[in-house]
Parts: sequence; structure tokens; C-alpha cells
Amino acid sequence: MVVFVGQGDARRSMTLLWRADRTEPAPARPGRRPGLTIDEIVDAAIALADARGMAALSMNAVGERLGRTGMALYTYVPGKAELVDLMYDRVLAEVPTDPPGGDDWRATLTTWSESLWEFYLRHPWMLQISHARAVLGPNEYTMLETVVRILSGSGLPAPVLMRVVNSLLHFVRGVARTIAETRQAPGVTGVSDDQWWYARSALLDEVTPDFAERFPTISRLAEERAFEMADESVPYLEQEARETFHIGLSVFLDGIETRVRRPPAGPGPAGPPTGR
Amino acid sequence: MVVFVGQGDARRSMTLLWRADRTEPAPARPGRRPGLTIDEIVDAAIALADARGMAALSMNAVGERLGRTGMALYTYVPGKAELVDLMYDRVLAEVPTDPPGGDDWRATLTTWSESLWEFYLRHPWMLQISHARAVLGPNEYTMLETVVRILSGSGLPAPVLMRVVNSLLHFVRGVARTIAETRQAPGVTGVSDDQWWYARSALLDEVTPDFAERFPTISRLAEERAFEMADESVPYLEQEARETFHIGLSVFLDGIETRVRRPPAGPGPAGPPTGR
DNA sequence: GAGATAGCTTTATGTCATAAAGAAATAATC
DNA sequence: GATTATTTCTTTATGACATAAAGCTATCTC
Repeated sequence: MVVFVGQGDARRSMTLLWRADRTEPAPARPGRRPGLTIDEIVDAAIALADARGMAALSMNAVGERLGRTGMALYTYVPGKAELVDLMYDRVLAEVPTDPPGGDDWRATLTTWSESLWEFYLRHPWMLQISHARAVLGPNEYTMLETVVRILSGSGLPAPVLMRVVNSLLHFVRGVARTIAETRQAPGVTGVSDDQWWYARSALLDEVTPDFAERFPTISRLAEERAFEMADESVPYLEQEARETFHIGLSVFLDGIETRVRRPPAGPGPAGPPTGR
Repeated sequence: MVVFVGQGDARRSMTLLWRADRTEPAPARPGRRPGLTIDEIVDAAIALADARGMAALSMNAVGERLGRTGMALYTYVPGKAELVDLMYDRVLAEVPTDPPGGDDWRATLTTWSESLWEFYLRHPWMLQISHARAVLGPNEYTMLETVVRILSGSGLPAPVLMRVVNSLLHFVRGVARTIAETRQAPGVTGVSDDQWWYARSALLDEVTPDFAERFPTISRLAEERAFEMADESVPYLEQEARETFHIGLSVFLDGIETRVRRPPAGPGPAGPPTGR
């Protein structure tokens, strides 16, 4: 029998994530009474991450928000990694579970994706968390349940459905990540991303006067897309990311519609096997 | 006139990235002769990241590979951030610039995307690098030029084209990231991701006996997709990601074809240079 | 009360980036 | 050929971080 290293820790994590004991009155035990709750700690950590980014999230900083030292948190949570898992799953509760749209899966999925997009912009630190190993918390599953339910109205075959959902999620997170990360940088360096961009672009000209010859297609494209800033108050890079999100989403949904109408030749999984 | 904080550093970075002086014979200057080259340092850093992941990339570790202390690197490179920028742009030279496929933009783009996918799997650390602010290096532009050139064969209008390209890149990176991150974890914890997954799933049952009622759609879906393990030698999570990549890619390309045939009412504004 | 136990703080360890200062090597200048 | 300026590289120091270990303190059970 294989022994799974760290399974004890895993059990502790899962119990924390799914803990239903939140309402129980805490059976009187010997020892000093706890002055904090896990919820308080997780909330403080989320508030900190929202306000100052993932880089500022240290055990000491979270403890300080609660009038404790950083070490005090270790009685509630095994370590920072587990705290981040809890933050991750907790904040996902904000993602709507029943977006409007009725029977129209496309309209519903569009609305839901936009909510998810806005959610990520509200909590940009979420995009910096490694997805190496799924957290498997209740709210993550709720979110998955929601999007799968919406898309199952389309009639996509089961093996394709989950993968299409994952593809969509990757796209949304990817685009959101560019905004999230540009938003964080100004606080660190003191330069807005537009300023930064202009400075760099100028340097680019300086350092590669032959840009137009080396990269003809890009250069032509840049010329064709005239400068038209819809809203001067929103930073350029952010507007660009918003446009990318909306166009990419509609392209992807077009692709799903095509799949629904014309299931592909191959059974289930499509595409040639990877080389390698 | 606005003064850009850190522009001096930016100039140094850009010069390093685009430096054409690589072949020049180094004009004899006073002082000790340099024992290293930037290329050597960047190569060593890439080798280290390939072998042991981004977490193991410290200045000391890179220095040690070159028989120096970590501090020795600071005479060649302003700091770790700039070194990572150089690694980032340098390794992108591996992405093919002229994939086969001829006039068929869809076939060509498929092949190219698969190469990119394999590239990311070869260098998983690339996916952990913040895209906050574009590196704007020569190989990054070359890669962009390649994919834009391929897709410009489709006839998509200019404002849409770049955003579709960015959407595609986000999708590829997102899916690759899940593999990349699961691959790194085993080295750290000593547990393969399949083992880990198995252990966690068991715990999930234990902790939420009512899973099927709480998440009916997911549960039904999981049943419908019988276990279809094509290749026992490849970890399950990795196979799943591969399938997601191929299905998501073909769905997205279907969407592009739809756009090409039936240009939509009127998507929005365009803007200056490229995003990343 | 008397333990026992649990929350919390203090202190310590090791890792990291990188600043500061010094040692050593090398070219230009006298 | 000695001196000086300049550059590479090492040593040492600083401060941030996660977290282990040990101790203090409050509060329970007996």
C-alpha cells in the first residue's frame, strides 16, 4: 500500500475548506479561549490582498491587521499555503450562481463570463495563485457546477463539455491577468502603466530603428488600427484588454455554436495527437 | 514634461535585450577582464529554471553554476528582474517562425499553436513570469510577428486580428500552465500529481458525503464520461490538459472561421502598438 | 487550588535580494 | 616599470520572509 506523504496535512486542509462546524458552539475545552476565528483571519487576508496585492500578503501583515503577531495565525492555519487556499475558495463565493439569460445558453454564458471577469478584476491576486493542484473547495465546485450547468443547455457531448469549460476559464483568466498585473505594478514602481508604456516605446524606437523592416506585419497592423481611445479616463492597456476580452469571448462562443450545430468528425476528442 | 521614474533602468534593460554589440570585439578598457558573458549567465539561468523550476532560480544558484558568487552577476545585470526578462526573451527564440501549412491559415496556425504548446511544456517556468509589463524584446516581437502574419491570411479586420491573437495566446498559456504547475509540484512534495489527486478525492468523499446532491451537473457529467485513459504511461491530469488544449484550440479556430465568413455588426475601437 | 491545555509572543534559523565595502586584476599614463 | 584609475569579484551586512522551538499566560477540568 502506498503511503501518501502529507496526507495528514491534506485532511487538515480539506476539513478547513469544507468545515461545517462553523455554526457549532465550540465544545468547552481546557486552555485559553481563542481570540480569533478562521473566518476573521481569511477575511483580513483577503482585504489585505485586495488592497495591497499578493506581494504584500505576509503572515506578519495579516497578523498585524488582527492585533496579533504573525505567529499567532499558526494556531488556526497550518501555514501560509493553506491560508491562501482558504482565501481562494472563500472569495469565489462572490461569483454569481444564477445569472440571468433563461434558456439561451449563449446569453447566459456571456453574462456569467462577464461577471467572472469583473470578479477577477476585483480580486486580481486570485490570478497569481498557482493552480498546480486544485484546491477542491466548496465554492470552486459551486462555480464549476454553475458554468457546466449553463453550458450543458447547449447540447455539447459530455467529453467535450468539460474541456470547453476549462478552455473558457483559461481564456478569461489569461486576459484578466494582464489587467491585474498592470494594475499592481504602479503601486510598486510609482509609474502608471501608460507612462511606462510610452517610455518603453520611445526606447524601442531608439534601440531598433529598423523595427518596421524587421516586423512588417506588426507595423502595418499598428498603422491600420488608427488611434481611437474610447474613454480617456481608462488607461489604454486596460481598454485594450477589455476589448480583447469581449472579442475573444464572442469568437469562442461562435466556436461552441459551430460545435453544437456540426459535431466534428472524430468521436468526442478532436484534433491530432500531439507529436512529442 | 513628465519625468519617467526608472527610465534610466529601462534604457539599460532595452539595451541588454536588443544589444547588437554581441559580436563586437570589446574595446580594450582598463580594469579586470570580464570572466563571463551575459549570454553565459542567461543560458545558465535558463538551464537552472528548466531543471529545477522558477522557485530554485536564485542569484546564488545561478552564480554557483558559473563558479562565481551570486553577487558577481550584478556587474552584468542590474538585478534579478532584468535577468528574468533576458531569460524570457532569449528562450522565445525557440518558437518556430515559419511553420508548415502553406496558404491554409488554419492548418498553419494549428501547427504553430502546437509548437508553442510544446515550447511551454519544455520551459514551464515561462508561465510563471508576470506579464505585468511587456518585456518588448526582439524574440517576443518575432513570435508576435509570426502569429500575426499567419492569421492575417484569414482576412480578419485589423482591429479584431490582434485581439484574437492575444486571446489565442492566453488560452494556450492557460492550459499549458496547468500542466506546468502540476509537473513542478512532485519535485517539491515528493508526491506525483495522480497520487495527490487520488488522495484528495478520497478525502473529498469523506468530507462531503452529499457531493452528488450539491453538485448534480458535475456528478452526472463525471459519470457520463467513462474513464477513457488513452495512455496509461502519461499522468491522467496531463492527458486531460492535452485534450483540453486540442479541443479548445479547434473550438477557437472554428470561431475565427465564423468571424471570417460573417463579420459581425461592429466591434469597437482600435489603438496603438501591440499588447503582449 | 492544581494540573493540563491551548493561545499567543519571543527568539532563533535559514533563505532570499541586494547594498556597501574591500580585494584583486588589468589597462593607460607617467 | 611604477603609479593610478577602473573594473571584476568576494565578503560582509541588512532587512524581509516563513516557520520551528521554547516559553509565558489565560482558562478549562478535576
